[in-house]
Amino acid sequence: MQSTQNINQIVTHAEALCKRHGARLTTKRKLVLSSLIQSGKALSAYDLIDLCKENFNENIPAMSIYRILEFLESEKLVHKLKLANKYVACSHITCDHDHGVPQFLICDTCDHVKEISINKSTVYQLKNDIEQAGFHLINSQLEMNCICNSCKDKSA
Amino acid sequence: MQSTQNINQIVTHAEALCKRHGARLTTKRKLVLSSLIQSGKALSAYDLIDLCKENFNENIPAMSIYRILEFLESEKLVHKLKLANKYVACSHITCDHDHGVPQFLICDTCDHVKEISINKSTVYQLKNDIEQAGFHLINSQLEMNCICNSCKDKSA
DNA sequence: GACAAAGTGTTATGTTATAACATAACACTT
DNA sequence: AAGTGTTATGTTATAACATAACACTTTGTC
Repeated sequence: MQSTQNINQIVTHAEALCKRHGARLTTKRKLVLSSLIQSGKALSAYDLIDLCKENFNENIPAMSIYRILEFLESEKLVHKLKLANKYVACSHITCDHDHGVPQFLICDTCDHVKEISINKSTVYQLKNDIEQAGFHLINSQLEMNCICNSCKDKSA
Repeated sequence: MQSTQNINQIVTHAEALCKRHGARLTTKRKLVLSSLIQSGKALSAYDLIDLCKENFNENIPAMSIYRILEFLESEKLVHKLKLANKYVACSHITCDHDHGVPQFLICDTCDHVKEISINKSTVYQLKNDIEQAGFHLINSQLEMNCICNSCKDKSA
């Protein structure tokens, strides 16, 4: 969860990043991005429809949500988690430097997502094993099903 | 691709494995497993409906396919690839020893799947990083989007 | 045969995602 | 201000993946 003020700051920053590429962070796109940041977790496209309605009283059709998510992904503001069929705000929007390929830990219980960086040597080793098997890694974004400490404690 | 003879051998072996657990590899279950083995790649539940119709002229409804896949998974004869929403026959059905958690390389182009084993130390290191982030790995089955050499050569 | 358990059939519905086509909003030129 | 091209959004339909709920059938056991 983020304070409204923090969210606005992040969104403003995101808008500036878009402008650099000649891309526009329109009102609807901002609503989707804000909702995603505010939730602090991974949401499905349909969760976002509901949330935009709830937070801003805006009815955004599924098709638009998907297009907006696609845009936000292309601007690296959002990541798609294929394992969960959900979307999550990039946790580094306000850092100005370029980031490596992200790795995600997804809590199966509460959908919270942690974006981590894995040791480069580990990734290198992984790639090596894969080459030996006659394949090439297209996308070294790894997604892993986990349980977070907080959910683990609750269930104990 | 496998020869019919090989497939029959594997299926017979699978049947014996099931019997050990008091589980039954019924006719329909055999058809699904055979189709999956024969294809040599990852197939969706709906692909399997079509294939069972084509190969055996059997109409198996979607619901049954899902139940059968669930059964085959529980018997470790089939793995579910969450990244692709597809299913693949275990490549070690005829080995009698227990296998570690499998890792999968999925060719994005042709859906061929290679089941590999990753260095234990790499997995250990990965788990370590994850613990430090306050998460616990539930399932260390990693799935990675790749392109296989054969498809890579074709596109070059 | 009677019974319980396991397996399968059937129908309906839920969830995620994309295709295809129409319209609106904006930016740029003349 | 009018015209034009481009990008964004709206709308409808449908594809693709998955599960719920309930009925019926088969199989193994007594």
